Amino acid sequence: MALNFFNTLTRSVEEFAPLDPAGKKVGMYCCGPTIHDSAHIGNFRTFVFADLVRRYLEFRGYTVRHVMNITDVEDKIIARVRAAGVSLKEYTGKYEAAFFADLQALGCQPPHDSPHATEFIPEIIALISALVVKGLAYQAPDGSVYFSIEKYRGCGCVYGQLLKLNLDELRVGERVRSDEYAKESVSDFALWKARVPEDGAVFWPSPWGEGRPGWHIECSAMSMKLLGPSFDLHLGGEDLVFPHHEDEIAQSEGAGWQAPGGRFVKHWMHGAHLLVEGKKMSKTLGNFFVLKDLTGQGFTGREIRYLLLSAHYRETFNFTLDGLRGARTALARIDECLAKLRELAAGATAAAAAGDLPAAFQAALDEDLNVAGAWGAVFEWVRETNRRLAEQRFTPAEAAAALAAWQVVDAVLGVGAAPAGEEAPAEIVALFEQRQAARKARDFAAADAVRNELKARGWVIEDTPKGARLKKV
RNA sequence: GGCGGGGUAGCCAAGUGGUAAGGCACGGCUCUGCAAAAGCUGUAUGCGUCGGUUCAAUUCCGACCCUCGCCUCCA
Repeated sequence: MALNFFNTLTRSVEEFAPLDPAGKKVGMYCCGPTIHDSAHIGNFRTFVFADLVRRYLEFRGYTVRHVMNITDVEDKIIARVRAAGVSLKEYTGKYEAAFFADLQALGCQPPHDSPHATEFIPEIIALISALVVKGLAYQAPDGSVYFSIEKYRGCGCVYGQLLKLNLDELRVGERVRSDEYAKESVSDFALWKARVPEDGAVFWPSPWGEGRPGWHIECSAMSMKLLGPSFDLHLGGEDLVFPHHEDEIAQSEGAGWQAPGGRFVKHWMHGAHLLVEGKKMSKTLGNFFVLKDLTGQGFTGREIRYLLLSAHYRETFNFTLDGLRGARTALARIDECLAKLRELAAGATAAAAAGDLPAAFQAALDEDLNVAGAWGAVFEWVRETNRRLAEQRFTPAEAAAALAAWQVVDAVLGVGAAPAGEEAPAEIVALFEQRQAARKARDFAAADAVRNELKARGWVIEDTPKGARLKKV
């Protein structure tokens, strides 16, 4: 069965086929974070989405090279660096480290390459030079270099591939006027920004004088350098469709480095944004979450990952604390099932994956990553497994094979197993044993009293067929 | 104004021209000294509204209502 993805370029679901003649290697670029502050939960929806794409391609047997840029020079960063009075590197380094820690907490595989804009200045200059030579870019009186959309279109190229655009009717907002005023046309965008006093020590030499790269150019320069001038997949949040990705196409195809007839990117995918508690995230509404706001409330990275992966990537998703609590219960259901399987399989040799879970799982994800359908397959498998477990219809070897099936799908889902529970302190264990003794003596009043005492201290007793156990609330 | 999403049970969320996956919550049952935990199980004559096509529509077509996003900071 074929793997199908929605392609923003064609606005339709189409079969995914890599450019690699052998059909094996896939180049994938995802627009990464601007590290001027902690990334928020909305940013992470996109990165978890990219992680799903990467893992699923690997599940489907492709060898993926996953590149995610780190934007470490940009207006906001420069402003903060100035305010903080530290070096650019010092400032961005802190947020970059935090970003990767968050990514790991969310169970995302680290990208194979995480190129920094500031480390690709020569490549960026080379690309701008190529555009200047071709007459598609010009230096304005303010010293900055801009991309001319008019010239680009004059060459028969299409500006407006990812969305329908009527350039003449674009609303010109006030923000535009306050910013780049030296351009020949309002739609032109900066490739190289001339140094201004506010930039402080943040500038590089270039054929056009000291300055720094524009926003869009880094992605073109880095992606083409690392993945070649034509590559398979380019991902990002839906807001990047225009202008960021449109401009990337213009720059990258304008330079003409692709083979004749070749495109910059074959397949564009965009993740929808999320709402938090039904509203657009905003600091004043108090629904603006960075990861540690959530982990600070006791939610784990895997619970957040599960929730972010519960809805289709092209649908606006409503992220709620209530949903997070639901995620916890749902994951516990999976954990419980897996724990029983492990117990039963102990000692059994690792077997090949058994059952139809992987096939049902693949059928769902093949259709433009129908992740909700994939979870449906998982939970149906959980119910069936529980039923068989209850009826003792599992041999240890079969249990091991069922676990192997889970591992196959979890390589994509990435929720793994629950982290080990907290060890109970001695005094709690003492109370626990006291309760067990009372219970054994059939002094239930005393047993219940101790149980309540434990509960007050944050520990609950769960009586299972295998005996009682302690669990932290 | 232009362009593009979306409206499915209390909540979240799949899906299909032939009668509605899954998760959470809730109810019932099993287990238990009782709870809890866990397991099993039940719950939408209905898929925004009104028309149309069809043997059959939630699924196709048309109109309308509501809602969200983007239109050069933005995942």
